[in-house]
Order: sequence, then C-alpha cells, then structure tokens
Amino acid sequence: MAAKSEQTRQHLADVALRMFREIGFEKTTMRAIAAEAGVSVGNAYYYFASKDDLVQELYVQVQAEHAAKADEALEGLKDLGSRLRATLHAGLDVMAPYHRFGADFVATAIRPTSPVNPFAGESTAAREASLGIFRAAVEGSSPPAPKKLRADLPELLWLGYMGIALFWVYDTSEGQRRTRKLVDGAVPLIARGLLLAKIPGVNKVLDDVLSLSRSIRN
Amino acid sequence: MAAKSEQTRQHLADVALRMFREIGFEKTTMRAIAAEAGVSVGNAYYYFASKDDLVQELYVQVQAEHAAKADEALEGLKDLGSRLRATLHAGLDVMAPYHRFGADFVATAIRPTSPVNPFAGESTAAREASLGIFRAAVEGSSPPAPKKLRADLPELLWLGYMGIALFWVYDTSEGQRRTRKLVDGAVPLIARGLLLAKIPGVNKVLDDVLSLSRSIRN
DNA sequence: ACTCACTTCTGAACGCGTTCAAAAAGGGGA
DNA sequence: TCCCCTTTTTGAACGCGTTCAGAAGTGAGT
Repeated sequence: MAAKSEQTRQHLADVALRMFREIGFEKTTMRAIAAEAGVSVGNAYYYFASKDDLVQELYVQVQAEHAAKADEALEGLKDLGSRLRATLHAGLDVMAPYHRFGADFVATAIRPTSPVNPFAGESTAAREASLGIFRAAVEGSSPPAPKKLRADLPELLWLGYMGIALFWVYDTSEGQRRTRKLVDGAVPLIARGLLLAKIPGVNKVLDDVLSLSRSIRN
Repeated sequence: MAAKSEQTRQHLADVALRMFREIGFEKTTMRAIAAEAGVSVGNAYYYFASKDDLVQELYVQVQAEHAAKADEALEGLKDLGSRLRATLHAGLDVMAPYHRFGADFVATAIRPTSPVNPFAGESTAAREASLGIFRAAVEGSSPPAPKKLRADLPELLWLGYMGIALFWVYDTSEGQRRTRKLVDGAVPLIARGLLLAKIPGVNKVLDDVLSLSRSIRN
C-alpha cells in the first residue's frame, strides 16, 4: 500500500519541521525526530537520505507558501514597487517562524553539494521556483519595467532577495523589525533607480554590466 | 617555558592548514591532525577549542597574506581602478590553494556564532582587518573617489569582495578563470559607475541609498 | 631533595549523523 | 493456506567533534 508509506514519510517531515521551529536545528537530532515520530532511526533514513534532505523539505514547503502568499498579495497591485514590496514581505512572513533556524539553514544551503543551494547548477527546481515568484511580480506590473532590463530583472531581484534573507538571518531586532525597514526603504529606491536606466550615461554602463553578466556565465 | 607551548600550538596550526589544503575539510579530522602532529586529540583541544578555531587560524593567516600582497601590489598604482583590480587579484591569489576548501569555509564562517563571521558584530578584528585592505586601496588613489562616497566606499567594495569570494567558491573553471574574468570586467564598470555619481538624478538616489544604509544600522 | 602549584598532555567516553545486515510485514499467485 | 518477492523497519555499529577526570611534566621556593 503506497498510501501508508507516504503517510509515514509525511509524518516524519511534519515532526521534523515542527521540531526545527520549536527547538532549533541542532537539538533536532535524527534520533529525536525518529523517537517523536515513533519509528526507528534507520527508518527515518529510509525516507530521508540525510538530515539535509529534511532541510530541503522545509525549503520546498516555505517556498510553496511564499509563492501562494505572494500570488494572493499581488491581487490588484499594479506598479512594480508595490508588487515587489508585497512579494518581499510575503517571503519574510513565511520565514518568520524559522528565524532561529535561519543561520543553520543558510550554512546548510550554501554548500555546493546541497540540494537546496540556489547558486549551484542553473537547472535546480528550487531555484526556478524561487525565480518564478519574482518573475510574476515583474511581469504583471504596469507601467512595465524598462525593456532592456525586463529579461534580467527577476533574477536581479531574486539575488537582492537572497541578500535580504541573509540580512534577516543576522537581524536580532524583535520581530526582525530592521529587515522590514530595509525592505520598505529599499523598494522605492529600486523603483526610482530603474527610471535612471533611461539616462544615456547610466544606460551605457548598464549595457556593459548586463553584457559582463552574460559573458561570465559561459 | 612559554616558547615550547607556542611551538606546539604553531605546529598544530601548520599541520592543520596543510591538511586543509591537501585533503580538504572533512577528511582533516581532529584525530588525523593530532596524529599527524604527534599529539593526543585532547591536547589539540587544549590549544584550539574547536575545529572552527583552526578555520579561524586559517582565515587570519590568509587575510594577513592578502594585506601584505595587496600592499606590495599597490606600489606605484594611482587610479582607483588599477588599485582595486590589484587588491582583488591579490585576494584571489592568496585564496587559490584553498579553493577546494572554500565551500566548507563559507559554511563555517556564515554562522552567527562563528568567530570568523564577517557580518556578525561590528567590532570583530577579522572584519576590521579585511576592511582596512580596501580602505588602503581607496585612500591612496588619485584622482580621489567622489567626496560623498569616500567614507562608505571601502565597506561597499569589501561587500563586493564578499560577493566575488562567494562566486569564486562556486567557480569550477580551471584556475577559477571565470572569477578572474569577473574581476577584470567589473572593475572598469565600477570605476565608470562612480563617475555617474555626479549626475544630479543619480546623485539624489545615491543620497537616499546612503541614508537608508545608515538608518538601518541602528 | 622535596613540596606545591601550575601548565601541558592523555585517552576513554558521550552524543551526533550515518550505514547496513538482517528481521518483519505485505501482497499477489498457486 | 503456503510460498516468494518486494517494501518497510529495526537497532547495533562506525567515525566524527567534543569533553573531562586525571596523569605527567615543569619550575620556583625551601
């Protein structure tokens, strides 16, 4: 019966994610997860090849929630600034319960071998899904983003989001208030900065930045 | 005899760093370091409270080498572009032997609790030393950097360097050729970008970026 | 030479993530 | 019902980073 198997797997994931939130990464040992879920350690490894795989499970879930929440929040928002702001705050909302876990997550994800690593390998599903959230924010906006930037903007914003997430990890202010301030302050600047792309001098440098970015990828 | 103690400590550090270079982070176990150095595991822990402390030892050494090599390379270079380029390449030169170790280093350093973390705590010695290297590159340049940016530029460049280092970690091209290309391509763009700061529209946005950056720190 | 305080060193032990041979449970065909 | 193959589950074992009680060494004072 495949259903029973899937049920065990899901139960393990649920227990693990709850423990990550409630007692943190280090205290959530594989033995503790297994005990709490009522199975043996070996059985936990039958479903998740490593502790990192459980972290990936969390990543996938957080990302799906972010996509759903952002999609909902974008309803009725037209200009890029509002849309970007809503998307970023949605991300912070979803991550919030895991703040104490953030540093361990980053340390796990940043390894080139990690399935969660957003920089390694162009074709990872995780990265594409995350990029898609920002693509949605850009594509639906009016007035539209400058033509020249439209193709690269989602990736650029996503990169900025990675930076914001890193800032968030180190943000010890209550409720990560400073990160919220950063988002609210940075979004209008980005929106205004995009308008500068039309200034000839800026436009030229921008061209070169984009062409460098492309030539580096090969 | 304090000299004998210092000698043991130094010997352990030398052995550990060599093993990091030659066989990587994971295979360099505390037991292996101790065995290779001819002491007991417990004794290694008498000198270094954790494996991370040995990573810090490496960080300090790499940074000192970077500072020395950059200082030497700056001799006679006037314009900011050349100086920045020399500084960045000096950093890559020093890191090169540790490339295979890079990912583990980043994963270690990025933890808020790590003594090596460059983002945590404003006053870490490691961060100040690293910033100093870029301050030297900016301060000695002629023509000088725009007044408005002069105070923040070293920190900004240092942040860029962190980004380049991250790129370098994931750069699997032989000799990390792509990272070299990135540096050579990005430096002139940065130099030209700085000139744009004089354009009124850009200047205004720049003001706001700087003021946001300051307001966020509190 | 002997004591005493301090530094240096040892190796067994702990809990962790992970592996694996083998046991148990399930289920389709006779 | 019994057999046989696959899926699922078990728990002991391994190597790791780290800890710690205690042994060994060192040197100044007597």
